[in-house]
Amino acid sequence: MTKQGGRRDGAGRPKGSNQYGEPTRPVRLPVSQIERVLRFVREREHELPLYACGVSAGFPSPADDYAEGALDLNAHLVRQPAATFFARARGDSMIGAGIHDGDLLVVDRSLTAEDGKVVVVSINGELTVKRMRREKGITWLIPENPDYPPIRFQEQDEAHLWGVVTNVIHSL
Amino acid sequence: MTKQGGRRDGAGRPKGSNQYGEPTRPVRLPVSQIERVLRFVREREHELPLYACGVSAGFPSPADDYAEGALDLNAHLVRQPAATFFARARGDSMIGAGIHDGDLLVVDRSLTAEDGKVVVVSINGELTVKRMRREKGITWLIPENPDYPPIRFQEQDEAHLWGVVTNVIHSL
DNA sequence: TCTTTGAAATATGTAACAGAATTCAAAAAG
DNA sequence: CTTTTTGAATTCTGTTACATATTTCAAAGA
Repeated sequence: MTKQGGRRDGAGRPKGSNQYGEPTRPVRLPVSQIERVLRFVREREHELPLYACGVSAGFPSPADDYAEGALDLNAHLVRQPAATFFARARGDSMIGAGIHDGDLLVVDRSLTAEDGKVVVVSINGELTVKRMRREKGITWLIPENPDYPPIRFQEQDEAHLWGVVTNVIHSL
Repeated sequence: MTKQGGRRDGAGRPKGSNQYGEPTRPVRLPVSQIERVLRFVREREHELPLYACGVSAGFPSPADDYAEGALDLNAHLVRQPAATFFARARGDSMIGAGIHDGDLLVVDRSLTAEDGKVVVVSINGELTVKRMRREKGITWLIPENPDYPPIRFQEQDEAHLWGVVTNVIHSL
């Protein structure tokens, strides 16, 4: 048995051939979270397949490539984590905008409340959801249900604009 | 200066007094993800405040305790990550169930399709959303829009039950 | 009684290490 | 000449080890 190989260029496992394709570093984490974090990082558990209904041809299966790729709900629905909160809708005053009693609203405080946007406002210490309309310098809060009257919005007294609704989550 | 302290019970930093309140262990992670993971673990970035609309008294602010606590969208909407996928709804055949054109559907394949559930089925290689009705041993797929006809569902030929819709996500 | 001080004990970020994995070219086999 | 085997070289990877920081308590000092 004589020498095989020897010092030479290109020998050995290539740099950057790890599972992430980039350098790694040890980080100390709480034991109970390690498994969850590894799934989060390695398998991108939060990214689930997204298919199209009503246009898809063929027979989609998890083995196929996703018709519209993968989706992370948090990343998709929450663009500004620091400025986002959720609100539970009550009543049917916004039924025309597809907001039902008990629906979960995603609200972004960093968006500007333009004309036509659905907004969350607090009036007399109570949170409420309405569509905002600006007309001749006057701002109206309009329910999307003919049973309810529009409200004139003035930043004074106890009225305060709270954020713009970006998504409605309805449970079946 | 003489000796102070000395060997004695109760001295020193207490066990379990770390920021997580439980043991930690080093884990090797890709450098680019470390910051994101630390936020994920330490600050629970995905858990955003949840308020109540229409019933809340007082003036909620991030400083207050959340009216209904904190919510993680993924944990809330995706109970079975391995069995869940998303589908993009097309058309208005389910408008009566609050499903509009372009809405995102959360679909769970691990749930059993009972009578009255909204389901995703593939018929002739196309994904479609309908409400399932079982009647005298016959299974119907019923659109919630009078403009569309019910469909009789038979597991044979090209029909295949794909999952149960648990949530509808509507963008404004 | 209140404040200061230092030893004791654990927390924490990272270097270091041992074993696994991977690659390449020389050697061996066909 | 072509294909297969082999072993050195090199990096990856999970974990241990360690130096430093942090926290606590009781004794000493004011």
